[in-house]
Amino acid sequence: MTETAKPRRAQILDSASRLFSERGYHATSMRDLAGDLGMQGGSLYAHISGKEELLIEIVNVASRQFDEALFTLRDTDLPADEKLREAMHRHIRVVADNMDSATVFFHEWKHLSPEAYARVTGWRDSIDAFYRELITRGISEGTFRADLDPRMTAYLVLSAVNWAYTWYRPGGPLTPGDVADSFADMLLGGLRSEIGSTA
Amino acid sequence: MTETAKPRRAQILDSASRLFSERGYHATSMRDLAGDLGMQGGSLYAHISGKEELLIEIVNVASRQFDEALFTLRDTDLPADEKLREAMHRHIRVVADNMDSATVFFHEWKHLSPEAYARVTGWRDSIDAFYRELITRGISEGTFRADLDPRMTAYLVLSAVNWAYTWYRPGGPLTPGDVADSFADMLLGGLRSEIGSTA
DNA sequence: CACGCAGCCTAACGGGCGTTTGGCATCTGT
DNA sequence: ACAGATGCCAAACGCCCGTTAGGCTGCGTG
Repeated sequence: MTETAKPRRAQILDSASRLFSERGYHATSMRDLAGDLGMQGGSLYAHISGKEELLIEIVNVASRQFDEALFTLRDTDLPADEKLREAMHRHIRVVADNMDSATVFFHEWKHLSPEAYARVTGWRDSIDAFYRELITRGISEGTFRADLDPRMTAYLVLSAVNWAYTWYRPGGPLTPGDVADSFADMLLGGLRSEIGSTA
Repeated sequence: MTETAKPRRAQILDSASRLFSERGYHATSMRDLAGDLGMQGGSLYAHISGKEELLIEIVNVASRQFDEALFTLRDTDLPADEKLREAMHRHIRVVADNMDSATVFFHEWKHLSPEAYARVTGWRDSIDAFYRELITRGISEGTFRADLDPRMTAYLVLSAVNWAYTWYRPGGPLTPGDVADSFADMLLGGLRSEIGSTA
């Protein structure tokens, strides 16, 4: 009963993340998963209690990664634009460093049992609130335009950093930092050239 | 064998769109779908040939909507910033007017058979190319900043308009046009106030 | 050497899946 | 009134699902 973290369990979670992200949770059978690890379906149950435990754990780990990345930024004293840039850096890094579990997180959370489901929606809300507060503070600081709607602005920023899970490929020419800087530059400075600035 | 479009078939596709978007394709059984329409599982097969036909048709209809909305814009003579705004208007309207099938489109296309899968990735590429070309032209026109990377800019715009399927709620206070204008304003003009403009 | 215990196997369980079949009503046109 | 098509039901098909049970193997420790 000594539940010291065992490597085999971690292997199972890694395979599950990959398969769930590629095929989806319901389209991946326990036998598929076992086969990916070179074992028989039933053998998995020596290490885990069931299929949903895998999904819950993958989603929880992803949630925790986002939490740790963003909420240590909350009470730092950076100007709002720099803080936003840093938040995007961290956010995209979490996505990029955990492509599989991030994909599972974004796609499969609807299939969780009610308690785990509620935890995820709560997390989602708190991330929304983090960005909204950052933007609201930036407006009152005068760093951001006064006519911004914090909610819409937060949606725009979240779109940029979250959608990356659909197209980013680790090992390609772009580092997560490149992506974050590029997005932050465009968002903060706008797409238009200096000529003809009025909307 | 006269395959005039019958209303019952459309009802089945509507129900399937809703259920697939809420629960996912693999988590929705044919008996679930039939129950939603007040019939027995086997009765569906008088109207359709199988489950995958439903998915293919939902995805095809969604693809066609995006195609028609965007490619009629291709050869118009608007300045790049206005064209981008109009494209975002149309793109978000398609998402907002077809929340269910758009959700299925974004989530379940991986589960298609190889031919349908290839068609979707082809569509994806052509939408990417549409936005990249729009931006490239805007740069050479001088409307957009010269230091933009068209690929990254296209990703940013696509993030904004596509991610809307996760949070937009038809019938709420925001019309699709409100969302598109808000996003276009922020993207084109940037988030920063006039004070302190250099990055 | 004997022991115990991981770690995996094979086999099976009940149940739900997508799909097929055959039959029974109800309506339409002649 | 009759023929045929239409739309649905009830039942069954073979298959695969998640999960459980019991037994075999091989290693580390006394």
